Amino acid sequence: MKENTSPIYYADATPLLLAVDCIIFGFDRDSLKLLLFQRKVAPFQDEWSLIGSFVKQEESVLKAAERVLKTHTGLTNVFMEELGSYGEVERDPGARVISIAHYALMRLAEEYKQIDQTYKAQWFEFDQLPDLILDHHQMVQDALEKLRRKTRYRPIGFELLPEKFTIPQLRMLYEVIYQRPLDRRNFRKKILSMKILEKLEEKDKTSSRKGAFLYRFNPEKYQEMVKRGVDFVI
Amino acid sequence: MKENTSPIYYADATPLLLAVDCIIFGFDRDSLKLLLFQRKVAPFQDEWSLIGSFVKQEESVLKAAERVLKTHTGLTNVFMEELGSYGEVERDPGARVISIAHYALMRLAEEYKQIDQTYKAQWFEFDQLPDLILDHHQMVQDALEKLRRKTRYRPIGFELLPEKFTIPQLRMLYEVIYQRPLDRRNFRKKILSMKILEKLEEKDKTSSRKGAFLYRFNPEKYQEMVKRGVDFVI
DNA sequence: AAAGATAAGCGTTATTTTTACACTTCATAA
DNA sequence: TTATGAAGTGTAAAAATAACGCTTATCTTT
Repeated sequence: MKENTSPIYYADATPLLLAVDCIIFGFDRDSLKLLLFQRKVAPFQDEWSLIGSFVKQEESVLKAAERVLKTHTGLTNVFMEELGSYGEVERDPGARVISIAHYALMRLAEEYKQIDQTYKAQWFEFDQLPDLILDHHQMVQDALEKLRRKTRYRPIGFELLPEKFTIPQLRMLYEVIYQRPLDRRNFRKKILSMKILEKLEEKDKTSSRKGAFLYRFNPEKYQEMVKRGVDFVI
Repeated sequence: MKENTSPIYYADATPLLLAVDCIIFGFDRDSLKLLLFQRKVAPFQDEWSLIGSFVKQEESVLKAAERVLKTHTGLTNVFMEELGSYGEVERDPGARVISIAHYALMRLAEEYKQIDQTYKAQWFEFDQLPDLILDHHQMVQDALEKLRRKTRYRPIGFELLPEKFTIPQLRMLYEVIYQRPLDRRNFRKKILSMKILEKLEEKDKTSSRKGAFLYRFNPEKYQEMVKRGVDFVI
């Protein structure tokens, strides 16, 4: 309707196909995982792939990515952020498609089975990834690099853990992401010194007789820290 | 031709207009500047705007951004990196256009006049920016934030300086970007301790009687530092 | 020709942050 | 009742950062 009443601008420009793809990270006790899908359409039907979709005329790019995530995992309110665009001319032999990749961080344990059963999807360990179509392997590598950088300077690691977690669990997460051991005692001191975690009364006893106290990330406290001019760094 | 012999995939997807926009930073002695253009086409003709263009069928997104930069500044080999996509449905009343913003860092002094005269372009101080069309002001703010973060952890500040520069000039650049004073002596020590600069015999005497030695950033030395596992941080 | 001015450059000390590592505690299993 | 093993606490050394005084080189002024 709008198109009929308004003058037509940009008439000389060529429209292109624009897609979004999602790199979905999960963390399960002691390993980082990636959610992959068996592609339903040609070309490359049935091969392993990131999940994606074309951006529709009447939805924003971000909304498109959120739609993809919701459709294939059933989840909303998942941390997601733009990774970047993949715009080489020949990247998709099916057609000229530009893809804007997004990466998402999921609390895995809770939703693990649900996703697995409903869709042709599977969680993969990072050292056992199958071949991926197009430039999806590059996207995954770039996302991993971004995750490593970003978790260091921003409090997004919590998005990969359940709401309540222990300090050792949090440390394990960072060890897996950074691929190197972190001193138990120094890690605890550092994270607690930021005063961005709430200590709960409950303990998690799944990994020791003694049990470890559960904590919760408190975004308000994080904001206060930022106001104080203190940087989040791990 | 390809389209004729291959099966047609993705037939149900709607093509969209995809553009690139460039946020062009420059640094001139003691101030950070932004290159803006008077828009040539409707809507918003003659208003101040970032420079951009539609991505063509047969060029990559990056190539499109480089083309824009070359066309309007005459320069190639300029540092440029993707900022992110701007994909709200109503962001451009002219049509549904998704823009992938890129930011570029230019050695200003050398090219200052040339650009100014050839195109309807003008360098603006950051505290004196005119109103900008569409979401371009947001793009500029986002680019500024990215520049602040990125210059801290990556050696890209040099892209804004002439090839040969003095330590005080480099410090001034960082002071302008961070908007806070840095201790002369500690700054010098820190940057020299990285051993990524080459000291030259020449002096620059434009800002003191004594004159300051000129240095040159050495990418090879920077790579060595990275290999040694040392982080670049200022 | 000497004195004054000023940014460039060098050095020292105090403070804070990071690293390394020893010891104690808690709750269960044997 | 005791042995076990991760959770949690403490402390000292080392490294990085911040604060700041002093000297040097060269031009301008007298």
